[in-house]
Amino acid sequence: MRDVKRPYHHGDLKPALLLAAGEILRDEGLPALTLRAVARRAGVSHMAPAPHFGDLSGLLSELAAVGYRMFNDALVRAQDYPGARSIPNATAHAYVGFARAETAMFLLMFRSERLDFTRPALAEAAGAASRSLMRSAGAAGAEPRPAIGLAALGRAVGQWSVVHGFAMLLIDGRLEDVLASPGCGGDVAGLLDLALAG
Amino acid sequence: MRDVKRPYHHGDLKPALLLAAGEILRDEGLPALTLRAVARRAGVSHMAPAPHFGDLSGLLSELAAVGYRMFNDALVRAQDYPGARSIPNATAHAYVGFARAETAMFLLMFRSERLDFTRPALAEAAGAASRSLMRSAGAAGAEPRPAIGLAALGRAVGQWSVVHGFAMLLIDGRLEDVLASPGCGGDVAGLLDLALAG
DNA sequence: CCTCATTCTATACAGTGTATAGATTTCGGA
DNA sequence: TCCGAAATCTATACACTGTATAGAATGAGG
Repeated sequence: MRDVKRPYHHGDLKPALLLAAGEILRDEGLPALTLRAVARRAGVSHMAPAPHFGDLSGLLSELAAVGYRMFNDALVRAQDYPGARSIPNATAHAYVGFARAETAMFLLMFRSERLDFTRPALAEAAGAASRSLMRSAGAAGAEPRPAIGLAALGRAVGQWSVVHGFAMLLIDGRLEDVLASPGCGGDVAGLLDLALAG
Repeated sequence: MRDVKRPYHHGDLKPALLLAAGEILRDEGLPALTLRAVARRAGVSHMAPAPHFGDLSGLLSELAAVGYRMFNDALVRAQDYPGARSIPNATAHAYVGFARAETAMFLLMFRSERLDFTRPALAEAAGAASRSLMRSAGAAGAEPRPAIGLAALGRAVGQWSVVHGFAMLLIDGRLEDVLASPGCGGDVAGLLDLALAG
């Protein structure tokens, strides 16, 4: 922990930058997540991230990979929870819960125009989350094996679609009128159950 | 059609700017839709849009309002089409069809961070589309009247969620693995039917 | 005809991503 | 141990963005 005079080389800059980026994302939102802001927060020059991440897409993609790992953890934790009513229902609530708790990260993961899914870290993390989702809907293999059955595949895509759409509409405030209606009383989880049942 | 020397005052600049913005959006995508690019395309100085739209949010919001009107037209046209199997199914296909045909506009309408839904034009156009969707799911009133019935409301939200999520996942290329699987054969409409049935 | 609000231009400024050159440090091989 | 090469970080520069401001040109009303 040298403090008095920081050395020319940071020594641990890559994780430090990811940490700073995560803080900015959480505190100030996705639009504030700029390369220069991250470098500023980490206390380095604004071109210091380049050797580690390349360009902005690189930094955002690696941060999104971190998010996908957290996301996947939340999904499998919900699926393994013994008291869950049903696997798909528990997964759905975990999905929407993550979107509500980590909104900015969720937006980075699913709405950022500048993610590079060819990056191995991001491709693998996003693939793992996708597989967890498919598994929750009963499409056991997750990988598009030759013989999954079209019905199971449709069920999986339908499950993913309804949960993803619900999360997006919720984040964008487009369900506020519905949530404010009497009989609903702002109960997001209840509305999600209704939507899943419908 | 004066051509030789354009007058100092354009005379019809506001619709001309909206037209130019729509062309840029369609040809170059949402990230290219900047205030300066629109002004350039319309052949005016980059501050000329200010008196008509205020700032960037104003221009984007009014263009999004145009998009929501087109979107609503497509929805009601699908609902009124006599040969439709079922109203919700027809609406769903129109929804996804619009997202595929007008992808950039769809992203502006549902994914832009800089829309101002307090603008009357945008609020009204988006509200009309929302009402059409609710109507298609059988929640007749559309407005959150006191007594719609929670089941119908859940059905409407579920329908909207699944279709919106499907469109978003499709646009983001996250269904490509599934679409490439044998038995699916890249048939988007078929996959949507499967997802709706699931 | 005069005044005044509106429309449009010109300029300026802070912010962004990124390319490039150069300084500093680390590291591997002789 | 020492030296050259590679990696890391800084400094500078450039094009681009949105937006604030001042001023010129035009149109409308009295």
